[in-house]
Amino acid sequence: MKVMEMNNFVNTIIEEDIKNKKHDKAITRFPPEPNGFLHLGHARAIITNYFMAKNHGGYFNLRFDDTNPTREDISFVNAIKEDIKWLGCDWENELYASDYFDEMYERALLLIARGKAYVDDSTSEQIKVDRGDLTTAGENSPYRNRSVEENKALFTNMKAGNYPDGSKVLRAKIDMASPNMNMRDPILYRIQRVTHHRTGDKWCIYPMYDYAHPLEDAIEGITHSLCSLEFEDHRPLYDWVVKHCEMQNVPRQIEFGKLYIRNAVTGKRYIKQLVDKNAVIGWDDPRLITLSGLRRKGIPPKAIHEFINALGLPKSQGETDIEMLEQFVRETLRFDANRTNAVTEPLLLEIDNYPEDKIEYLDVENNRDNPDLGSRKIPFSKYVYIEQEDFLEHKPNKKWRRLSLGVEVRLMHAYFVKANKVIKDDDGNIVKVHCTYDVNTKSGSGFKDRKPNGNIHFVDASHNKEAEFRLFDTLITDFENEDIPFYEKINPDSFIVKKGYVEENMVSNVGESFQFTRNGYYTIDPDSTDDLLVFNRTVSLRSSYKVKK
RNA sequence: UGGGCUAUGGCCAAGAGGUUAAGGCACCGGACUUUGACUCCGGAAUCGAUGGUUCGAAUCCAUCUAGCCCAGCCA
Repeated sequence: MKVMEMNNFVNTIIEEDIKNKKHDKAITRFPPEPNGFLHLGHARAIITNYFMAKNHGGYFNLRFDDTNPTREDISFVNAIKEDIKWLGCDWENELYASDYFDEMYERALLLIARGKAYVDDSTSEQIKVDRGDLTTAGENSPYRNRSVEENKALFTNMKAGNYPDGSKVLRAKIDMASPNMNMRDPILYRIQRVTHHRTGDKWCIYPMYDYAHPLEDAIEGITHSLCSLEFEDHRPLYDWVVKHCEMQNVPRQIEFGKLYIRNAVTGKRYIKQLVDKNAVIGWDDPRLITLSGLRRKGIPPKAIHEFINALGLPKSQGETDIEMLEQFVRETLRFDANRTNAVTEPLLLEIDNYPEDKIEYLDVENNRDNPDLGSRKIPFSKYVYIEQEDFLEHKPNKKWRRLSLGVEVRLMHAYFVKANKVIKDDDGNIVKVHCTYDVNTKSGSGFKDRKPNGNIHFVDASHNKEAEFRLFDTLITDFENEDIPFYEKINPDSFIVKKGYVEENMVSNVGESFQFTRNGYYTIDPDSTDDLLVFNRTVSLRSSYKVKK
């Protein structure tokens, strides 16, 4: 990925730290828990961490925060790696919190030796009661004053598997009266007999996030540990752990606002519910803002970078409209994607004065804004398809720039055609339009004698490929109604399928993006077969066309 | 009601005492156009509120209001 300047408060902090010789470079990390797929919100963290390090002479680690084996899985590890690679943010080291379990254990012993941690036999219920609440100070556990020797013996036995799950915990000895709940003797280790996806059954005690995370950062020499706003209250504990575990490196935790998208399901656990309840077709459903969903929908990673950069890195917490991303998608694809014709709701045009057997192959540039993409030939004959919405029997007003009876338009790259007669079925639906064409108006001929009433596109009726078009919209529209679980409130219009035609030269190159002329950007879905190409609409073209009634 | 954080146009967001308060998205006009696309031109905020400090404040101080986060042996 190209280096992207990022001007934000984190950048300022890093530059000051370097100027003051506190560090000579920035080392950052992205620490996902492998319990789900990454989404657009994570993209901010990944891209920010990546460039903060890269722009300041350092590097960026990918570290899986796998301290809770009850809900983590290797399959998520692989998906996460694939998504980060796709984003183009290469990591220096692939690391795991579980790599440090031995050192974490040793540091816990040190804490005990210093009288800074103790083993508590209280039940979880009792611990909860003793912790007090937001306005009431907590009370010390009866086990708080055990001797160093006793704590050491107990903790060693915890590790050895001599106690049942949940029967004991190791706690930091800080301050049960602290107004910061996180400082009220937080739990450091719990007993859980769960097979870990990397360490197997080696451990039956696992460290808690608040204890593990600062140690992971310190061990790796992370200089700036970026996380989201809800961890601000944890920073005193983070610093406490680094200090009392006597770590050499002292990382600095900096918090920034999470990225929320308006009307989108954000948050791994909510997305996971949609997947688990089969409310969507998978983690890569194009209606989701998971990175794999966005990829399947055809969003280019470059657009995500531009989007994240344009958003900036705030300390406040807002909700962003997805339209902003879509604009960057259009900007990116405008130059990168080939343009081609597709008809999603076909209407047959018969050109009465065009010879029955004749076929012409017309020259068409693949992208008028990017000549490097070359050109191609498209077929044209007596029968062509146009979009139903490009024809109205009677021209409704002078703004109408499409086809109507008695009106002449240009079939782009071909000829002017004038509509003369409509054929309807028994229900009154228009099934065919008879036209005549003017041979003198061929595209590229320089014909200027009259102006057409607009330009519309077409696909030849006998030389084409059948295609399915999938159009997406907001997955859930009524977030308000809380009576129904959100995964049962799927917008029925969020996934619309249409059948039509694309140019005959289309091949099933999954993931390739196209602009369908006068329609939008589409990409080829993995569901495509040789017989039926499946296209996902990435984003529509902007349109200033307003239906006036 | 304890603690932490935030508050700039419809949305996101620059700005850190001193010209008419950047920019992006959206929106509204208009020009251009073999994509009603693209491009181009034009259009909106006195900065949560109040009171102070100052020659001068969105930027400093005070008070108030609103919103978000924290009482998992989750991360």
